[in-house]
Amino acid sequence: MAQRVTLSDVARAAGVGMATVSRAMGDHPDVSSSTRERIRAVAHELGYRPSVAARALRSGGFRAISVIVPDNQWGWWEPVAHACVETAAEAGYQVLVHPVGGGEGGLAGAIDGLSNVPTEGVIVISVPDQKSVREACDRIGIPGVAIDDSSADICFPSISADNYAGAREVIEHLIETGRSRVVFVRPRLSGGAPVWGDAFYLQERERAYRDVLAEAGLEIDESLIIDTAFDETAPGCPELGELLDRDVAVDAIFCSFDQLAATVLRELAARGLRVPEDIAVAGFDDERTAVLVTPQLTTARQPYAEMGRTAADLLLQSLAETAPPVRRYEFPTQLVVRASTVSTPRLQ
Amino acid sequence: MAQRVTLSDVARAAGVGMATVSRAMGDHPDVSSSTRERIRAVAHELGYRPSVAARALRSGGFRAISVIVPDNQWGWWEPVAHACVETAAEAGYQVLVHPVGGGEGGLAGAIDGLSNVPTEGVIVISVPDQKSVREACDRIGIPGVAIDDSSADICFPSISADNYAGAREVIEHLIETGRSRVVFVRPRLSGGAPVWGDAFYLQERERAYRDVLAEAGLEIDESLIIDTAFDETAPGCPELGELLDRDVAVDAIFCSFDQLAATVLRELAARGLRVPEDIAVAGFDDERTAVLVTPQLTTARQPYAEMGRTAADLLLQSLAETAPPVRRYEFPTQLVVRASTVSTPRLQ
DNA sequence: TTGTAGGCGTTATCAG
DNA sequence: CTGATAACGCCTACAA
Repeated sequence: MAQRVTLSDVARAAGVGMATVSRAMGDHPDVSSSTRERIRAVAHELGYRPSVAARALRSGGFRAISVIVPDNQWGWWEPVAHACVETAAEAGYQVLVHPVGGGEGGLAGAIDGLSNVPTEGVIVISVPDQKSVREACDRIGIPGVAIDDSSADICFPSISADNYAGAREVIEHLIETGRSRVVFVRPRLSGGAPVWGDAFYLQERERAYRDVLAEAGLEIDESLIIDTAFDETAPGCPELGELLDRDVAVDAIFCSFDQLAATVLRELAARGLRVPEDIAVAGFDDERTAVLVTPQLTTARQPYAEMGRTAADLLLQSLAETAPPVRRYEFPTQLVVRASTVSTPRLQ
Repeated sequence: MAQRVTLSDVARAAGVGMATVSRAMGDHPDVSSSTRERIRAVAHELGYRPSVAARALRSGGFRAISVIVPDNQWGWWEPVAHACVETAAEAGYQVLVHPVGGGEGGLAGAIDGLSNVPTEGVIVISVPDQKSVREACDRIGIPGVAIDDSSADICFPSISADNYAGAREVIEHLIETGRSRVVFVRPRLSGGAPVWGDAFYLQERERAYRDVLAEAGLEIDESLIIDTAFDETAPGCPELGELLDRDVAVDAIFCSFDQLAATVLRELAARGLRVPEDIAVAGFDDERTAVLVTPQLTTARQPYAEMGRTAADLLLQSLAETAPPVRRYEFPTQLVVRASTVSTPRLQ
């Protein structure tokens, strides 16, 4: 670019002082509308554009917050980010979204990188280890909020769905529609990521599974709890296959999250088992998978938009010097009944 | 927060001048390592953190670029954004991702909003109208690059897949595997969005359809070109249903993009038609839909990562004052053969 | 090797 | 209503 056009350039050209130009450009009351118009015309003519940096330096802040999203998973977080953007915009804040993969220092490394970014706070989504992220935030001195149901121990105000209640609803639905021998499918820890297997949401959903079955007077058969690779593109689910080979009485499958259902359904189809006539299948999240698979999936819908809105609200609150308490903020899910559990979906 | 700790605070506390502190914090050669260590210790002690704003003001730039992504569609653009992040990082740039919906001024409005954001350039993805976006970029004075195969007329260096060649490959594959009566499914323009129907990529894919059929000596039957609502959650595809009711000879369906295949496959399943035995189905994009539907979809894979990398490269080039020419940069797609067209997928 | 001083472009505070 | 002037926090000649 040529040369930056500054306030004083405009001032000189318009034959007024810098202060007047500044007032004219911002909508200050203390300028006569005639001079304001004249100055604006000159500014436009010269192609004047205010310097974000100078303004931020002077007024101490960029009015921007960051959202760090996992870039290794499908975009379930998009509605979350969208809600953050909306909410922040209402408060005059910009939102910067940073997709961060597993590599190079992970989340904590990414946060350290934020020290070079004009941002005043951060919302982290899906955190494997809140402690290190918390330390990174403290290091660069910005407040944080988490949208995260993976961490059992939390160091941030943490927003999540009510996994226990939501899973209860799904499993109760299975029982109510006459199922009694329910498989629970968990993701298998891949390689060196033991953290994942301890994910809080998995624990909660499993707890719901055990509780509901017990309350229904059903015995908990540990052989019905299986672990499978997390790869929605796989042609089938061998662990489920083995189970079905030796246990024909299975009449329902609860996948700990929707994405596991893709391979489960393929395995059932390959064996000529009809869903839901022979076996009902349900998931959790109401993620895109749920509507794309055949048949479409009964599941618990997470209120992503509301969760995003709350995250932004809490963070903005932190910036306004009233740090919200570090606790879990849980949101109820909604049971969505589709063709994978009942032949004629009845809505409730 | 209390009070900002500045360079001069550190200088005073360490009993040196500001310049020395500045040099010690950056890795300047002209400081004795002993003072450097001492100063760093003091700085750490005081919790000193450099001001992004002041630094940017002083050195004229934030070293950040923006990527504007559509937030009303599923995240097919994620690999694109990821590649942009990687590429930018290599050049020492941060990437800010801005999800933008259709509302409030649309893309052009979003770009205007960037004038308050510390960013030096912008990559726009999936642009309905390049002209207005171009004007917005000029207005706020930043260079842009588009990843976009919707606009027939371009005002940015525009990156896209080679839609014509890619679609040719898919349709040729259908012909080669013995199909001859091929339906072409297009999205119906919804409400007041005529721009969409003229999308360049649709024209190109349709042109390929017509050319390949003609070259194969097949007559083009206009009744085989149908428009359907674009809603992947719909239970079926009525337009296809009507066609099948009156034309039983159909033996293949080419969906102008993968997402249309979801309802198409449901329609076929509901009618008891087997895929691929009775009818083959193929799409375009190799988007997530392709692996989630049953059966999995033969399609043309767009090289999203490479496209993102190129976009970032071109933009960084613009920033380095060598504006790349405004033309279309096309990337070849790759035919991915799956179970929706051949019973035993043969890879090629 | 270290310190001093000036300026990056704004906005806010004063006088006029 | 308008104009001069002083910060905001950092970097970098230039001088010591």
